[in-house]
Amino acid sequence: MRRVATELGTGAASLYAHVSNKGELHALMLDRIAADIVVPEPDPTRWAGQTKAIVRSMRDALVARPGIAAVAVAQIPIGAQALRVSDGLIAVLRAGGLSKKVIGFAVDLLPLYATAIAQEVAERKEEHASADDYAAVAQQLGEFFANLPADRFPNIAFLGPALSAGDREERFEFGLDILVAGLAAHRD
Amino acid sequence: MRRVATELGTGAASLYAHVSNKGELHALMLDRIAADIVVPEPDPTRWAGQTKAIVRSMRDALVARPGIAAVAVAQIPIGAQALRVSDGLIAVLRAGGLSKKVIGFAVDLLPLYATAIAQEVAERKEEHASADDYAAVAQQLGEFFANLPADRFPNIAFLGPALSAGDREERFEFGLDILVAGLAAHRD
DNA sequence: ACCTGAACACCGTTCAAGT
DNA sequence: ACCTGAACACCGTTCAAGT
Repeated sequence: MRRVATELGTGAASLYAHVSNKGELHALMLDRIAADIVVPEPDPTRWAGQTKAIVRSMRDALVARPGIAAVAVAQIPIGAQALRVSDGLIAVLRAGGLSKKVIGFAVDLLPLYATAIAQEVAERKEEHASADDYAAVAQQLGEFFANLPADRFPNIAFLGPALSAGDREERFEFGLDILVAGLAAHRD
Repeated sequence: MRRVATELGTGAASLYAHVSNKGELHALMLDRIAADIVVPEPDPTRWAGQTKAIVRSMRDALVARPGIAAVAVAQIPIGAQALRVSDGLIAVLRAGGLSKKVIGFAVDLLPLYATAIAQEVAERKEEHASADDYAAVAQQLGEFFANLPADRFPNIAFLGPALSAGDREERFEFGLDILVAGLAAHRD
C-alpha cells in the first residue's frame, strides 16, 4: 500500500478512501490483468488446442506481473473480465462435448494450474533473479540428484537425468497435455 | 521469526544462530512435514489408486499446517523426507509402467497440484475462518452466478448450478482423476 | 467526499555487546 | 560458540484533523 501510494504521489492512508483494504485492491488488479487473457471463438474440432491456448494466456498474464499469482490463489475471480474469461473457457469446453459436471470442475482446475505454475515461476525468480543462472541452478540440481546414494533412493537413481529434464516451458506444456488428455478421457 | 522466538522463550535475534534466514527455517519445516506423507509398497495392479493416495497424503500434510503450503510453492524439496516421498512416488509410477520421461514430469506435476489445492484451502480459510459458513459462502456464490445476465454470459448461464457444484473434497478428487487419467493416457 | 500526518502494532534482519 | 537488546528499515491500517 505504501509503495502504491508513493507511485501515485500520496501517502498510504489516502488509498483507503478508494479501497477498503489491500485485498480489495488485489481483486481490482487481478480483474484488470484478466483483460489480457485471450479467449478464442469456439471451434468443436479444435477444443483441446483452444483450451490449452486459454490456459497459456492465463499463465502469461500472471507471469507478466510478478507477485500477482500469489494473490490470485486467494481469490474467486468474479470481476467483469474474469467472468468474460470463464464464459469463454466454458464455451470452448462445451464445443468439446464435455458434460456440464466436468466443465464445472474444469473451470476451476485449469485456472488453478495456470496460477500454480505462474506462482512457481515468480517465486523462484525471486531467489535467483537473473535468468541466465536458471540453467546453472538446474544443472546443479541435476548433479545433486545424480550424486544421491542409489541404495537409499533407488527410484530417483533409476530415473537419472529424466528427473531434471526439460525446461519450464516443456514442463508446463506437459501438465497441459495431461490435463486436457484427462478431460478428454472424462467425456461421456 | 518473532512469533517462533516467543514460542521458544527467546528473542528473534537468537534464531539467527541456528538458521541463516526465514527461508531456511521454512525449508526445514517443510521437510519435517514431509515425514507425515505416506508412501505405499508399489503394486502394479493398483498404481493409479496408489498415486492418488500419495497426492492425498501430500495435501493432508500441508492442509494440517495452515500457511505452510504458500511456503512450499517457493521451494524445490531436497530434504531427506522429501526425497523419500519422491522416491516412493517414482516407484509407484514405475510400477504403473509409465516412461521415464513421463515420470520425470509427473513427479513435479502431482506435488504441484497437492500444493496448489492446499494453498487454496488455507488462503480461503483465512477469509471466512469458521467452517460452518463455508456452505453459506458457497451458496451465496451460487446465487451470484445464477443472477448474472444470461445474454452477456450465456455459457455461465448454461452451466447453471454445475458451476458451483461439489464441495472441496469432490473438486480435489476430480482433479486427481483428471491427472491420473491424463498420465495413463501418456503411457507408451 | 476526499485527503493528510502521525501514530499503532506489527514485520525480518543486523550488529555490537555480552557469556 | 551461542545468546541478547536495541536498532534499522520496513509493513497495513486507523484516526483525528483538515479541505
